[in-house]
Amino acid sequence: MPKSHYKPDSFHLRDSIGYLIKRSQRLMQERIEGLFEQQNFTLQQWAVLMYLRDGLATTTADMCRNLHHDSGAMTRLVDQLESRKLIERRRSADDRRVVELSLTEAGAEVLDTLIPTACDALNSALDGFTREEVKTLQSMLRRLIGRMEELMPNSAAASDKEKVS
Amino acid sequence: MPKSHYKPDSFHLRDSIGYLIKRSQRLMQERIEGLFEQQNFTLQQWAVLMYLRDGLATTTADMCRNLHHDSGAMTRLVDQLESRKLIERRRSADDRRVVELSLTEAGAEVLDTLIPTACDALNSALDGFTREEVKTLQSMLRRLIGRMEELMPNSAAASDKEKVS
DNA sequence: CGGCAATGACTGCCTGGGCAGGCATTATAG
DNA sequence: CTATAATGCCTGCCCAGGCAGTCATTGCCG
Repeated sequence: MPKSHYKPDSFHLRDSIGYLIKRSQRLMQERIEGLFEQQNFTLQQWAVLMYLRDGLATTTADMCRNLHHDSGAMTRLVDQLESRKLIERRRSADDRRVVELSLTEAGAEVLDTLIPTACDALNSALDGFTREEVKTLQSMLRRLIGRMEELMPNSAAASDKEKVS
Repeated sequence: MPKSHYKPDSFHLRDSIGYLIKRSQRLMQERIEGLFEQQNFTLQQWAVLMYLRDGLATTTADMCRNLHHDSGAMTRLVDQLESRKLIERRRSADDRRVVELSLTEAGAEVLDTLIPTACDALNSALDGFTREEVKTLQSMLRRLIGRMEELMPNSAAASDKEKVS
């Protein structure tokens, strides 16, 4: 029996976790994209580059699953990054449906300037937080995400399943 | 001198607060809007109705400031809710530029069904959290929001300023 | 082998937000 | 009072994501 943290009778939007998360997310995004603006990058584009760099995804479909992004939108996003010579598409030899993505040198260089900017933004947002508080916040958000992925059968939760049997 | 919670050398996207918040936000929104889907409501529409009910905003401009929403988008959102007879527009007599918004009875009734649904969604997402943990999470998010509003001169931070002198 | 589902990438269409401009109304300065 | 700025609401345009459908390729099963 889950605790009822929120009750319909005494519910006020501004106390809701959903509202607070939404507001934080929006501010964070505006802030980081604002700092990226000179180089004209969006958070999603940055995420794709990061995932490529770290080998967390190598194909478009991978990227969509791991970043929980629409596949149509991903195609167009990849188009842009490719036309800016930051990544390359290459048809896979093994499975000719698949398009392998890879970071170009230019892409890697761009990341070297983007990452410190993002770190600064995060650190300044977390100014006043102790190490423990940040860890607590991370862990709580992860628990929240875990709970919600359990509750949503469809969308995701398939990210860490390819290691089964 | 703010602590450097994140360092460019050892930065991984999936540990970033920004990433975790974004993921939580998206899951939360999908979940609640999914539950609202039968009645076809979006989070923003719901927020407008809630703010009207609680008297947190009475005009379109108020709503935009408090919800940090685009004014053009707000006009269209209000159009929809009005055409569904959930709210009413009325030109103000004092200031004829202003359009006063008010909740209709139908709007209030809809809220009575929406709020329990949202509470359930929040409670089930927070299943496993103690009261203290929820309070901690709320307070951390508020601190984060506060920090970022300081860092962003433009967008907001004007919400609680009309009580000065 | 032959049929059929599943997968990956892509495309077209729709919707909603961001942004800039317009109009009416009100506030302010001279 | 008049000219100018500021405010509130609205509209048009653009862009990105959500969704459905297409096409090619691969896997599966008889």
